[in-house]
Amino acid sequence: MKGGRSKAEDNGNDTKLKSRGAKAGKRKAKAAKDPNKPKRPPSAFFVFMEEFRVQFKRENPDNKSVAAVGKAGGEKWKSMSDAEKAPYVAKAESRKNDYNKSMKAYNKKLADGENGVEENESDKSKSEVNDEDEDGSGTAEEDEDDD
DNA sequence: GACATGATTGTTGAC
DNA sequence: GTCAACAATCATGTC
Repeated sequence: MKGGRSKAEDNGNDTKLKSRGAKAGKRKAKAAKDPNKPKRPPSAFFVFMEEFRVQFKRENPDNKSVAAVGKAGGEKWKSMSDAEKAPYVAKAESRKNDYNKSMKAYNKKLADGENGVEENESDKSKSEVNDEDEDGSGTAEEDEDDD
């Protein structure tokens, strides 16, 4: 469980703050650098958080702090059993498969771009990615399996 | 008006 | 193998 690192750094918030600060700071820079790069897939915890946030908001409509939601979500996540986490893990894996496909298309696009067909392929690749995205939604696993 | 920050865990990518 | 960065969220504060 590498996530424990976060806990270790909980004491040294500096590192985490730096990370987040860097993330926030790089957010734009990085986005400008690789706007087409697929975003990282949510982990099981984040998939869980998507639902937890909604529930948390309903139970705590006055709470406007995302930090509080994160804290509560983290505590609940730790209190959950593997069986309870299972559906979220499954969803996360599904997202991961999709991410892998997107990364393949992204890497391919990069290779094409280096070959000297950046602009043209850029648009084309987009279509490809889109096509894969739409088509791949249902056949993602099959495609992976097929491969 | 636009961007950074606050907390959480997991996963990925890089070294 | 280890560590840093990043993924979502959104009201609020700062510039």
